[in-house]
Amino acid sequence: MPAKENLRPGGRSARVQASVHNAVRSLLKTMDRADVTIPLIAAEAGVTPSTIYRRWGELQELLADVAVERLRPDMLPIDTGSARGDLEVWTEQYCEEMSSGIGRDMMRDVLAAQDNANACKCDAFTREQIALIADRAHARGEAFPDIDAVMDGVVAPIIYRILFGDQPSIERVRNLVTDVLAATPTRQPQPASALISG
Amino acid sequence: MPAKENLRPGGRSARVQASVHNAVRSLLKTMDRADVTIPLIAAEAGVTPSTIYRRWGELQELLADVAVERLRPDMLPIDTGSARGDLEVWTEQYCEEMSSGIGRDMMRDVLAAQDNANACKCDAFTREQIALIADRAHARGEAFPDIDAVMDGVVAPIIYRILFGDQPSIERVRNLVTDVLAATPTRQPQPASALISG
DNA sequence: ACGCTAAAAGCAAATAATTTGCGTTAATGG
DNA sequence: CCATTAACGCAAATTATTTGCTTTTAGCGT
Repeated sequence: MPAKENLRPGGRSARVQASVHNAVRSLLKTMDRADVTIPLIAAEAGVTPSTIYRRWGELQELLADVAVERLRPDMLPIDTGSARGDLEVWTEQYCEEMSSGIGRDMMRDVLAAQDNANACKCDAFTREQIALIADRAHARGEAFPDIDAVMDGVVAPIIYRILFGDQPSIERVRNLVTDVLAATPTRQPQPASALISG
Repeated sequence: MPAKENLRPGGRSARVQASVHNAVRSLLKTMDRADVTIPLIAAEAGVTPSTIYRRWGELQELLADVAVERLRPDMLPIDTGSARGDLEVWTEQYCEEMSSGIGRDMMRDVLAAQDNANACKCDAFTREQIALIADRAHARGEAFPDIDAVMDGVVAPIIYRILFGDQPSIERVRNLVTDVLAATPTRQPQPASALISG
């Protein structure tokens, strides 16, 4: 039932895995995901279906496996010169990617799988990107919230809305960033006076 | 492909639906969800498999349909006498339910379905419960955050962690509640005059 | 480099799930 | 109460999945 990188990452196995992944990506471009079946993928990949069944168990696991690769960030967060700018730009891009049809589908695939290792990987990817922004901020001497604070304050609300309702507006996303940054510099309870003038 | 309450809610249809739902719940108690199949459910429910295929399309949709019913709140939020107490108690209970094995499975089922109507329903359930707490708070003259603020600040972080990593600790959950309540007074929703003129 | 061992792939037969056409039952509306 | 037709049941046809066995080949020791 497990997914992939367990044993024998050598030549043929790797080739088969790559071929199957490519087949999935290729098929998902052309057709509705409801019509993608394992025999179809096997034919496209030039392998026998039982290979896929034995390696991934179910279509869901294979889709999750492919999806997590596509969700892996392929570039560094853009450096805008300030922590606020970096986080704003990154957040907007992240939100756009995740709320697009493709992003939603991939997230569904990752969450639908029995094995939640892939979901954990996605979380790790996001944390890494934020950590990079945080490192840059600290190198500049700027304050920056804990990764967890950004996850709770920015990432979680965005993902929740995408999964359970509709797409978060760009305004709301900006507010999330503003709020989490506002809570940063003094990491202590805010005095009432500051709250009232807010 | 849609799920259920579309047409003909009359006698037999309702009976079949109830029977199938019961069969699913019953089977999920005894066996691993990976082993639950539509023919099995059909046998347990005393209906023919094609009925299930035509009505729900895939196992995933049926499971989502059953799951959303089980996620429907079955009681009012406990009244502790204060807004903070109400929200704390409700949040802890919610978190416990959702991070339990059953809660996770049901959430997965709801999110895995193609049709996201069920996911929206879950969101609506949660909002209703929070709205009840908010109403009580306002009736007592207490301030209470916007529903959206609670969703973003409390519910979303809990759900995100459950879905993408491990279970949030009770301490973190308490902090989430504390933070969202601390941020409240700025957005005081209703002056007393508004209530009177209603 | 060469051979050994076993993991991973292929093949094909057996089993199980899904789809589909058609006749039957029974809700709904007049 | 009758007409209409959505929803169900049944069974045959199709398609997907599992499984036993054989073949290929990666990983490892010599």
